[in-house]
Amino acid sequence: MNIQNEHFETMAEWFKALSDPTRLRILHSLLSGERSVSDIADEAGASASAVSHQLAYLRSIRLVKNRRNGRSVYYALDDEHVLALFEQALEHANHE
Amino acid sequence: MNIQNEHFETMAEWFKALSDPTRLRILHSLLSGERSVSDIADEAGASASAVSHQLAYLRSIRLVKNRRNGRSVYYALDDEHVLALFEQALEHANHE
DNA sequence: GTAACATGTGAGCGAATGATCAAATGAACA
DNA sequence: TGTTCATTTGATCATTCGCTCACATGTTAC
Repeated sequence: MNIQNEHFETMAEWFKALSDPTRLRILHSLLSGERSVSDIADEAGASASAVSHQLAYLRSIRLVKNRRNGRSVYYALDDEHVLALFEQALEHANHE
Repeated sequence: MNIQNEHFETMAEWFKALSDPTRLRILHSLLSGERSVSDIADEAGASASAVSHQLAYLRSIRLVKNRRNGRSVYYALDDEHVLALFEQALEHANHE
């Protein structure tokens, strides 16, 4: 497989991460800074378990990072590329 | 559902369209202009049937348009928003 | 210690996905 | 008309997805 095709695999992975409304809500809630799982769940309107699963996935592909503080675990965005794609899409959605 | 949440649904649909390597290859082959189904299939390295199915999907969400000319059907890009996202991701993939 | 709270994990379920195959349709040409 | 080429369509199949539920783990407070 040539370089270009590898790029398409990578790009597909980026876009897949952004292809679900719940994940978009999760990422949106992280736009303004790090948040605990329960805060994200509240803001995204999803169960803590569902959010935890999605965060594990987002972390596995390094879109977010986390740190524990006491009982809570705080998540934050960790990928400039995908963040840029997210913001551009948000921009487009707001102006269409 | 409020406006923002509708936006997330829309954005998820855009990103979903871009979340598969075959579809990315198809869209890439359309970057330089319209192409017939068989040309797209050759360029994307997928079967004509697989490509036809994907094109039907891309057309259903208005990312591409088509016109028939004789035996062939020519497809072309038809969505500036998604095109911009695709190109930005390609840019990022090339420079990462 | 134990109780309470926050998060993670794994099984399981129904739905969606992406491909293939065979058959149908459309158009050109002998 | 009948054949061939190009594309579409529908059925089917294995896989992936996103969620819930029950339970495990980690941390704090009593």
